[in-house]
Amino acid sequence: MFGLVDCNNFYVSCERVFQPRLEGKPVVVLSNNDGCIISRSAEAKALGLQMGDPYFQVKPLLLQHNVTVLSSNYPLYGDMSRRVMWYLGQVTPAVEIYSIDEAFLDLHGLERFVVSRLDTFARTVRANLLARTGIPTCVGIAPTKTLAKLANRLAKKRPELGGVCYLDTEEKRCWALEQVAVEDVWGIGRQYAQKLYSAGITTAAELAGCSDGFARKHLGGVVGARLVRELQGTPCHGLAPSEDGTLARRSLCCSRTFGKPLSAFPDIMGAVTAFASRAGEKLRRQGDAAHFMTVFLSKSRYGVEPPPYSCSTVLTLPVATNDTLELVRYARLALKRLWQADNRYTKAGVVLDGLEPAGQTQLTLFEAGPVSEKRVRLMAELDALNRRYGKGTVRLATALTPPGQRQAPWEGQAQWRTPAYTTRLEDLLLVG
DNA sequence: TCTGGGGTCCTAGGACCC
DNA sequence: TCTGGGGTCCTAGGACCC
Repeated sequence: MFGLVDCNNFYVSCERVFQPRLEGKPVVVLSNNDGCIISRSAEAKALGLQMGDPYFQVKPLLLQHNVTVLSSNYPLYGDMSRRVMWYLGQVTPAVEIYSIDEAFLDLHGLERFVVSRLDTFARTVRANLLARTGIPTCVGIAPTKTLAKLANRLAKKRPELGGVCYLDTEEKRCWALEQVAVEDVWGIGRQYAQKLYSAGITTAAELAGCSDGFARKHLGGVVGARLVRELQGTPCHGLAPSEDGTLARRSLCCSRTFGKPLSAFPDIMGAVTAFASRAGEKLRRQGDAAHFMTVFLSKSRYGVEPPPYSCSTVLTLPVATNDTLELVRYARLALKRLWQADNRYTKAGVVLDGLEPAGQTQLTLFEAGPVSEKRVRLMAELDALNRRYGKGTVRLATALTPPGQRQAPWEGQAQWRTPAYTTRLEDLLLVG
């Protein structure tokens, strides 16, 4: 059996832990740059606000209903997430951190050890998570990951289930499949849903009845075939346990939409420098080095200009590295290739892939090390300082805020940012 | 005026090899 | 007119996820 624990309206829930007066009220959290809605309280959902709604479009509705609007506060969410995942790691043998607010649990064989049934166990886990972290959750339990996702969805939608849905029999599996629309199945997005509707398939139950051939032909080959088998109750995906409670990634990306469109080369250079540095930090934190780097620039998709909206260039690094100075050097090289005058760029990013454990590269005889021992120590010092005194305390001069300005030209707005209650000493909540 | 920032996996097709 | 049959590696792009 697999369990799926999903935090309810995670970002809003994190904010409510530190502002209990928001409990029971409509609240939304906005994406970077205060662009779109990315988390909604139940009350906000009831007003018809959708995930991804642009703020400027729904502003009148938000004002009309006195909705609390917050900018996103990732240091807070990341820290709350770690607390949730840590607890799950304590009570189950294996946890796969699937996203910032979701985890799969391996419950195989657990029935023999927990005194009670798995759903009773799940209720205890929910209650303890709420007591320890303040975060409400729902749990789905089923023989496959896809069915656990589906069960979780029902646990969220049906209050009478008390936040836990356990599909332990054939009857329950069939019942659950009947309840869910095909577009709400994990792995069915907009394109596939449209195809399925035109083929007359509208529920998860009907999808589970599809032939292997149909799934292969219309739902992305082997991916679709596995999806259907999982709905039928045959596991096709195992658990990828997150050993040290962190997510080891195969690629990583640091990108941002600018606060306003930018054309000047130095402005964009400042952004790309900052992103490459940040990508280096992420890379070193997971102990990896990168073989390939992609740098991209994007223009607005919403204006009058025709596509392409984005251009990118890939560099193969001669030797895998995680050294910020090296990464920045290559990123600038790539940017020089890409940048063209008279464009209004709205976004840029640095992607690293071909990741391998750092220090694994064997240097051949006579080949000078690309990064000396000294540089490795320098990076370690840099990371230590930034950990201790706050992100961005020590950085490259090109990524600095221009003198006399509050922020770099590429940085955006975060008008309603709450304090980093749990990760900045100055922001600690004072009680009394 | 204002529209997020991350990720994953898979397939198709081209270049090249024997 | 007819025009091997495999492989491998790489990249671009599509589809999906939260």
